[in-house]
Amino acid sequence: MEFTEAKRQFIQTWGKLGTEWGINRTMAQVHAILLISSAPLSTEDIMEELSISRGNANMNIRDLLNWTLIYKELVPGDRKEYFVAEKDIWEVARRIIRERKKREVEPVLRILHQLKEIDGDTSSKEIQAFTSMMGQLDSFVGKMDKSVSLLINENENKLFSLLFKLLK
Amino acid sequence: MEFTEAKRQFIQTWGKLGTEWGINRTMAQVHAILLISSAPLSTEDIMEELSISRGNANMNIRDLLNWTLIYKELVPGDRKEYFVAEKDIWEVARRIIRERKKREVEPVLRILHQLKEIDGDTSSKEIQAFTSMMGQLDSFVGKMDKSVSLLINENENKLFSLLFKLLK
DNA sequence: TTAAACTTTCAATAATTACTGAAAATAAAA
DNA sequence: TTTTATTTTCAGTAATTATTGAAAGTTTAA
Repeated sequence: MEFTEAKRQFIQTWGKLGTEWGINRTMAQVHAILLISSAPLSTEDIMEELSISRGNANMNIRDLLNWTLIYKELVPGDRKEYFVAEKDIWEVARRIIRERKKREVEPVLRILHQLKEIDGDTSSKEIQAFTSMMGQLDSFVGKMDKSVSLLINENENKLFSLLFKLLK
Repeated sequence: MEFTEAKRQFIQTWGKLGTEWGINRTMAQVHAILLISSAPLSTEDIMEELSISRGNANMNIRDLLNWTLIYKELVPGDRKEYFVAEKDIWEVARRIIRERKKREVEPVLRILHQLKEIDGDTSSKEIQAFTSMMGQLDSFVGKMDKSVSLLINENENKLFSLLFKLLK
């Protein structure tokens, strides 16, 4: 396969994966471009590569900065801002997981916790079923949350040597 | 908190979590209703609970059946179909992970694998950066994929007693 | 068989989400 | 200063995704 085609296919694949997991396609594509770029890129470089508007490029670059998946890089003697991606994939995964946990999972956990305690006739089948499910979910999500935290705070080698020894 | 309010809030929360992770809000809400229901529900029950159309209810129930997150249940002497959710949360998680892995992760893995081998000048910085990133991603996604497979094929107690012993 | 009960499909439409482009804001250089 | 380069914002619009509702299809019972 030729480089240009491979690049196109990677950008497309990364974008598709993004949308499937609730991440804006363009944001994922900008990330893809920066992941494989050997040099810092400017907003204009990105606009051109993806054929998108300045506004769109700017917004998605901003989001990627907030997720700390990319960094600003200033080139001496140049007024433009350039961007580079965090290239260590473990670090990338760690940051994505940390962010999504904080934004999406923790609020759910807080709510589940509240929903376990409801008023009403405890002999009612409906209320029993509800309370039992809230208990299960709270416990499950809590455990997952904790495990994922532990996992992402370990480094690659430690994690996998242990995990494989354990579960193989 | 009162039961009706708690129920409303759970359905809403589950739907929101769904959309954030790329799952149709209504599908997640139908799932929520069935998760907390003590009795099998018909399409009409679901339509009424969520104020949605028959077509919408039917489509989302069908999808949930395909994910095997819910089952058909036939009530003797009744022509309608009723539905119940898989209530074991570990089993639910296992099925969701298995399905998403199959549908979304494995295709990406196949593509990354191909993209590692591209033609062209191997001394080019661009091509080196690309190839190196494809290698990292392929290895990372592959490892994650394998770990998750191992994890979801273990049962709750085994997994957690081991995991906590290991990583604490 | 025919009719009634129920389920599925899908074209039209609505709702949501993302994008554009130009104007406003900001920052650096002259 | 003033000018020029660059970034940000956001109202209007486009694209995507989800929903409706009625017609067609299917199944069961009379």
